[in-house]
Amino acid sequence: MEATQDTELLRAGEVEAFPAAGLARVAGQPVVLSVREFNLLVALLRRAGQVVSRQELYAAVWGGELRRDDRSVDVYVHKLRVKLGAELPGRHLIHTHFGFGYRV
Amino acid sequence: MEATQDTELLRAGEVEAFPAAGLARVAGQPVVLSVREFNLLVALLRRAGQVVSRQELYAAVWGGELRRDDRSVDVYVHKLRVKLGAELPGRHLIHTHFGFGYRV
DNA sequence: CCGGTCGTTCACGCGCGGTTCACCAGCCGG
DNA sequence: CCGGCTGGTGAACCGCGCGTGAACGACCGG
Repeated sequence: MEATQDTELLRAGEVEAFPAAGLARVAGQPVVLSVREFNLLVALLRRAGQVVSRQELYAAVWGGELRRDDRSVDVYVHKLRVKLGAELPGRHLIHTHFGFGYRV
Repeated sequence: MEATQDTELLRAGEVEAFPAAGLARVAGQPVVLSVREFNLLVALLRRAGQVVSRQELYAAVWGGELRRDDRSVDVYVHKLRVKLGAELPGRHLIHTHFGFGYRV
């Protein structure tokens, strides 16, 4: 059976993700992401256009409370920027809101 | 997906398969595959561009549930890569999505 | 019987991903 | 201008997912 109904598509500009399929594409090209990277991208895309705090991102991807000195979110935002940016050089795909969080 | 006619042609890039005829070709050249190998290729091609989990591949080719320590899918993906790659050296025909599955 | 193919499983180890640390750059208030 | 805080980035470390070769038995045609 071909699943056409539950294939939710998240999109922000040239970035899109299919949560059910575990697949992300940038400018139409499939991008290979790890589990953490993919879930983080989904969490950001689910709130496209809004600023999402590190606490919220951590809760959505890792689960639980973000420890005060935990840099996991920053590290994975960086990894995402590298992988997504490879397809669209020179474009800011994930924006930093100093003191608040990130936004796609 | 409903019933497929027996003239069905599956294609992804330079890889194509005729499920009814049990025939596969890479870059126009016929490739000799065993039954398991062929069915696995068909299962992958039926969802070309998507990430297919090991569980789904196992259910489609072997039938039933994939045991937690069963490496059958991995082994046959490797065999497929060897046979298909012989015609197109240096090309990645089957992509690994770490922690998710495979994609053609 | 015997040799070859196919499917399954095992064993080894490489490389990837996840976590954390360390250092630097940039922003901000005093 | 300066010092503290926030974020960027590279890298070390380690566990495990995965790639890979091979052994083994079942099956089959000769």
